[in-house]
Amino acid sequence: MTAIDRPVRVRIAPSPTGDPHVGTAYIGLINYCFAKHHGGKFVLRIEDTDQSRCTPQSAQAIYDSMKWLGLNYDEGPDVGGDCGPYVQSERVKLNIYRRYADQLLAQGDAYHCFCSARDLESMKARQRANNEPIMYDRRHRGMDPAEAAARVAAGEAYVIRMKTPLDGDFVYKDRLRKQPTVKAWKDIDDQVLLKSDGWPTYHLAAVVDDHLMGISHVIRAEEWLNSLPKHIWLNERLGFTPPEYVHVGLLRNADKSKISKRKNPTNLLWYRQQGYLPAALLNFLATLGHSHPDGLEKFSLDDLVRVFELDRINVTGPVFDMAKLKHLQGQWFRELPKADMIAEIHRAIDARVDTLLPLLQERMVFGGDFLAQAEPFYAETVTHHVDDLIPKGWDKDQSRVMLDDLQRALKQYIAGENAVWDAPSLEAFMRGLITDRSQAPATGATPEQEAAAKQWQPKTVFMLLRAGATGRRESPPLFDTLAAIGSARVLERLGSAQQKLR
RNA sequence: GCUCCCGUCAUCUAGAGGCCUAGGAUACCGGAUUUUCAUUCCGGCGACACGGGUUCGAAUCCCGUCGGGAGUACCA
Repeated sequence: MTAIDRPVRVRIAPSPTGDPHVGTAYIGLINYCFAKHHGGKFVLRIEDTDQSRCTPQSAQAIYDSMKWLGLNYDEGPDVGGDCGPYVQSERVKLNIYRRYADQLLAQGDAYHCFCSARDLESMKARQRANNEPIMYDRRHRGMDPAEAAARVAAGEAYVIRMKTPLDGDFVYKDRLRKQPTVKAWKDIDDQVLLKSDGWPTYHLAAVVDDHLMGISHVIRAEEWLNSLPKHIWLNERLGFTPPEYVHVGLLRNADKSKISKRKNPTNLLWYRQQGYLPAALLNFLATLGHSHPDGLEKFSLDDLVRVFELDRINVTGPVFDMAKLKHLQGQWFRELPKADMIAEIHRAIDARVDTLLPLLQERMVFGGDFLAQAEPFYAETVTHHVDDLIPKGWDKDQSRVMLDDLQRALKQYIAGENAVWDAPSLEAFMRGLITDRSQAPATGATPEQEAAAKQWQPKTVFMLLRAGATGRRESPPLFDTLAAIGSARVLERLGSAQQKLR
């Protein structure tokens, strides 16, 4: 069932949609280590068979981030190799997949399906209503091939589906799992192999390419486990020796759901831009799935390669814990050779200069002023001085009440439909708020209400906002400043300013 | 709904029937060092999901329950 004596060749096959993903790095790391440990090859293949979602820029970002991490692939789109092209859209043009679809058709292992999107939609709706499994009902499976050919010839739109067995069980032992995976064939969908645009789906393309590229082991995320029967079956019907398939756990959010950008930074470019060191990120990712046999927590990529064992990989999806990443990052950073550390510092400053210099330059006298003046814009926290937070003639309580009110108002603003956190919008909002708050009720206002309304003077409110958001009395124009600091941080700082007045 | 996978401290994990009174790391809490902070060092808190088996003996094997996750696309 598995190919044991083949040279080790593994791959990662990301889809170039959106930003390069930390999950790709995770799976890439495991594949890289496995390949290198066994003296094999690590291949990068781009799976861009979804013409509507894939972009060349995204593919480029994948190459860049893999290289940044040092997960250097031996073969790939931009480095070449004997099994190219390594981009599936280019292989589509070579008619590679069509050929195999035709073979399956000729063998009676695939068939034409003429269902429209609407047909499938109503079918699903019915199944849902009846609490039935949601899958293609195989309505065209029994169609006479001659009739199908005629409809195709007449120009009717079609897809090609796989004709999987209807009875018996599929059994496969994943080396990382205790029990073999058993699935009844009747529960397995007649998956589309060739779409109506003539392009292959993942299932066909991946199986064909893994074979053509001599892939010995497919180490991939758990989300693929459900389609494993289809992939093994395709290999067999196509006459291939299947690679060994191994499924590893999915990276998780703190709530255990599959990692997502709403709940975690998933963009590799972000880590790079934040100053995370490849060694630290890789080290962290490694501890998530593969423990070091000597109990080490900090180790390099080369060390990992040396001790890597596929059977040590964990199948339970690990929670992505930023705190631990940060700890490792600190360890690696502090050990940097001086020159490298300086380079990192320069990089961090340069990144600020571009965005902040326009704001600060008017107030600068020396180059060094930049450092001090830029500080409130990126500091984790600022220290407030009580005096700065109490306008002349006010008392602590009055200040605190207003800070509270300002936070509330801003929170509400952010939650608004079309809220934009930029200088003009903020200014408009704040001026509106002041106008509004400075009106005491027209009739029957209590003296307290009148006094409170009187406090809403632009000059005073703006100063309080400035001091609250920056911890200082001087800053670039207030609304530019607030915009540059960002909503979350502004709110957080106003909160701590308020605390200071207790 | 249906199918499949998984289940050791809050989190990442060690653990392959007796070395387990369950070890390490992060986080958290304390202490020492440091003018402060950070680093470093020391200490503390803290888990085998539950119930049945199998066995002289179970975190480790089996079954059930519960819990979590994934898949269910002409996306990958």
